Amino acid sequence: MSAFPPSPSRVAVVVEAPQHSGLWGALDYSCEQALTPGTLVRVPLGRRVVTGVVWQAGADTAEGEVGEHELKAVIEVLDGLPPLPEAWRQLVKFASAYYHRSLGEMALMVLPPELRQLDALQWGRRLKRLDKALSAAPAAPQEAALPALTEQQTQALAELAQPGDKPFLLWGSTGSGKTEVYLRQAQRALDEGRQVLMMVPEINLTPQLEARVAERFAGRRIVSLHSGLTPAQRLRNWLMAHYGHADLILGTRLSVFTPLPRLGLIVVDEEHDPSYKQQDGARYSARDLAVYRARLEKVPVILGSATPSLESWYNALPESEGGAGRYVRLAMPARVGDGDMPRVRVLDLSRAPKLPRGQEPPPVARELLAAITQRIEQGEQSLVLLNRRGYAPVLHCSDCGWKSGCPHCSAWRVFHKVDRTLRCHHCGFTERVPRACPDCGNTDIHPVGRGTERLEEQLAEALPGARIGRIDADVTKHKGALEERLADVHAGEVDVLVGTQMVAKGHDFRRITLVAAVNPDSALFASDFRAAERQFALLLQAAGRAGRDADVAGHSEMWVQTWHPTHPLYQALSRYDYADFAAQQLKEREMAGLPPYASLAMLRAEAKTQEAAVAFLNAAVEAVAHLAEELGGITLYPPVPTPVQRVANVERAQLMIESPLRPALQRFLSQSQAVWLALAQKNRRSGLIRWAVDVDPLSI
DNA sequence: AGCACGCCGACT
DNA sequence: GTCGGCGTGCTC
Repeated sequence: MSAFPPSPSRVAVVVEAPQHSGLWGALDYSCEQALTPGTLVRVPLGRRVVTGVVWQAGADTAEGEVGEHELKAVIEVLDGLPPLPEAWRQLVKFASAYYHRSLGEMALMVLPPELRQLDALQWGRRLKRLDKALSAAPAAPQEAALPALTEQQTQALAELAQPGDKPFLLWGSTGSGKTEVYLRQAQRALDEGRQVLMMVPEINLTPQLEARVAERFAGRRIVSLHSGLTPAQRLRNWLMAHYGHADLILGTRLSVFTPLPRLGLIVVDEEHDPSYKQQDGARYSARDLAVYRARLEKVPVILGSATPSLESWYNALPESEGGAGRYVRLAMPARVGDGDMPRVRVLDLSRAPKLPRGQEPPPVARELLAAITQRIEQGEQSLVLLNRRGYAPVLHCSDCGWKSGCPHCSAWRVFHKVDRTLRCHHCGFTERVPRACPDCGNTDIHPVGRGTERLEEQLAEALPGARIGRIDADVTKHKGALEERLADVHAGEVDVLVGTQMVAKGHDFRRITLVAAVNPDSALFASDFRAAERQFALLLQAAGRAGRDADVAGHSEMWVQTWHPTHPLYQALSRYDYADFAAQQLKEREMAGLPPYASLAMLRAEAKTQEAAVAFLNAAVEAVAHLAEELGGITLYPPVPTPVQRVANVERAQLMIESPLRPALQRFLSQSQAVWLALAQKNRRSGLIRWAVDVDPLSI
């Protein structure tokens, strides 16, 4: 519509230029042919040739200060790939602006890595080889037997069918049948010839959903997208989605950026899960971007959880109840089948008999041990949760006070008895455990505290004859080990399963009738304001692991071993009252001026010394203080060391930026970015290594 | 980030 | 005399 049609000789291309480069937007190149926006091209950048995305045909010369004669030419075009759609570019643009990363980094980061590396020749060959897979027979849907719906599911589906543009929060307790609602809604979209994007936090932990989707939609083309795929598989599946051939895309957070020409529905399962937030580079929230994308492409989005994030909960609370009223809440409180969640037993540790001085308390209290014994006698299984892997978090010399610190990090190295090592869980530094104290030679060095390895050992001692199993990240490092261990549990070859939180997520155990959290108190007084929220979600999810079969569900129990039995978190948990817990938390957040009542960003810095990191942050505050003043309502907190101050010999510090209004915070960050960039370049000599803004940080 | 250029120490 | 250390600077 422009009076001056864009010149075909000039084209704006985004390339992978990182944050520190100062290249924010697209770069101008000359090109003989007119290129459609979204086309992939190879362009020269400095002395390299890189892949870029055509952003605009005919650039606006106003921004590009480079004169026409200086333009370099586009080298080649990756033909045969349909241009990335307008909606994709808008999503990338929004993410780039909101999370304050360069357009090029954002755009190229979310493409399959293979695609970024190929030149036109390799690309042509690759396409030819993929041709067969990509032109496979069209979907041939088969009729699947549908389970009967509960009244609540019917009700939820009726509301989902209502016209409207608000996101849905499907709040359903474990076993209430959230998945069935997703599947029915997906069916509707598929019947209309649309594609469905279903997101899960971690694909390895949700093979059950994958199996269920495959079973229900037999004959439909289903692809998965996650980092566990080989580069070739990832490229193929992404192309299937982009070409519109795949009907159902099941993926982790990175799949939110998949171009989908026929998108008809987005589902975000376990929307509260922290895995949806990318924790390095461009720190985006795939859940929040899913909501944005749904609005952009005018398709419904369902966020599902038994324990929603407080942000989503607040958004789904009607204004009459003090919420934002932005989402539609669909509640499905009951459990399918027998309908009972396990009875919660809060075990008061302060009432346990006093121990002689210096004696370590037993891993599980007498009553709990008795309960587990009883389960074993009945041929039932128990799950004991402890969120700390290894044998003991630290070794200690009683003579000279030496502790097993990491030489590279401000953290203790964890004692792993299995392979007799001391391992740093932050940087990976591993050594054989010393026979004697490295400082004084004393041979009496002993473990302090308890991890899953030691819990396994102590339970074996306390329960002679019982078969104890363990599942944590150490056990499942080897491929297939997780499946093997799970199979053992399902086959009834384990009486008591010890595990970290990874066991609480996504696996159904038919014969487990007792779940126990043996050290849940640590989260109650953590400095991170989200600790309680995460712990409640974890405990509730863990409770959901206990016997879901009708014949055992009636006497299932969830034990919580605590020194603070009257803590409101446990009180709410005993009643499975998420709404009450959320109300408590929201009240605290409102008084403290924390999300969802305020927007946060974190400015993080890494440097050779803590002084350098803090000095940069102090300078950063000073340099933008006037901006904060002008915009108003922006609070900059003093820089502080991060909870683990040094990792792999890099010192880290951060400062919190808070504003009651999101747009004000966004404006402030946008304007500050250039100032901080210049400052960082000036500070390079002083030992600053990296810096970054984290918008909507999960942990503080 | 890459990948240059650029100016000072131990080696064929 | 060169190979190469990483400080500094640029990429349409």
